[in-house]
Amino acid sequence: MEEKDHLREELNEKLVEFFDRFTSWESSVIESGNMKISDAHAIEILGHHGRMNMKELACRLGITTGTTTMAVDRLERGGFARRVRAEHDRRSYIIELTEEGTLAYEEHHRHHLNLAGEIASVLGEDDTRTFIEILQKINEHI
Amino acid sequence: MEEKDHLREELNEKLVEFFDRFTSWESSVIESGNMKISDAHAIEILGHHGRMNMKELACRLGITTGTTTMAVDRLERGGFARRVRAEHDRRSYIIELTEEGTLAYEEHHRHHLNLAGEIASVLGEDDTRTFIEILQKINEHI
DNA sequence: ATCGAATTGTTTGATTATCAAACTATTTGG
DNA sequence: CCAAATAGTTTGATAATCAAACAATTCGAT
Repeated sequence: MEEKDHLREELNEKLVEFFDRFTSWESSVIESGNMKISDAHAIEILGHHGRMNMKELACRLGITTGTTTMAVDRLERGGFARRVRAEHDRRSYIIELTEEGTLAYEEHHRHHLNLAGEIASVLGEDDTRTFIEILQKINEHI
Repeated sequence: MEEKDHLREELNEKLVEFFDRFTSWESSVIESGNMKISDAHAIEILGHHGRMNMKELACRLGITTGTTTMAVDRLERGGFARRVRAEHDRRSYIIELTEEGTLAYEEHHRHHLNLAGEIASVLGEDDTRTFIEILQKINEHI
């Protein structure tokens, strides 16, 4: 049982360090573009999951709808996104990326793929596949 | 080469999802205590790496020293940390956790170990070891 | 069909986090 | 010994956030 505790400690240690490194990598990538972190996060979500209404965007961003209103105002002012009235519910808006917003998303996505590529080349093909399977299992259960 | 691209895409996909889940797990743990995220982050760093001066803390938090001054003021007011004059440099303060701060850190650390334990039990012992090795390799190279 | 309750998004008012730049006190190096 | 560098604080401005009140619309029970 002491053995299991040790494994747990070690896993936590590596996870926290990994998380820290990933976080600061993400910040530096975003700041190297001329984009604020919060805007970049919204663009990332819209690019990844596609158009959605304010409520869903707020939920995915983990902020209130009020704050999301401000964020989307900013994105519209910057030319990255637009509000479109929802067809079947006139209370609701669908937020979608403009062409410029899509370009910004693709630029960001390229950075992500570069990182993934670097990781894959460090691990080699077999370990990369194993890593993907492990992450998949964790994502399903956590 | 198309094969490699696909692997990269898949790895990125899983990494981003994992990162998202870990982030919202962390937020919910912190908010379940009555702690602000930024304070919790400082306490985590002080608990993990031990006492350090303002500059190092600022650097590890990824914020300016000015902002760190405010953060440490808050921690002192809340009874979680204290400033101690550095022995050999009277410009400098060493920031350390109080007993209450240490308890808060240990509480947070327990949550982390629980998550690590959950992950370990989902993966089983062999995959957990593999996962740790992989994370280790990535942390060394990224 | 209608009306009260629920839902969607916005506004408002307050608070907090943040930065850059100016500042103070101290140390360091030539 | 003094100029430059360094550690931390203060200041003034801005951005991000929340909770609560609000308006417009939809839903559901009767």
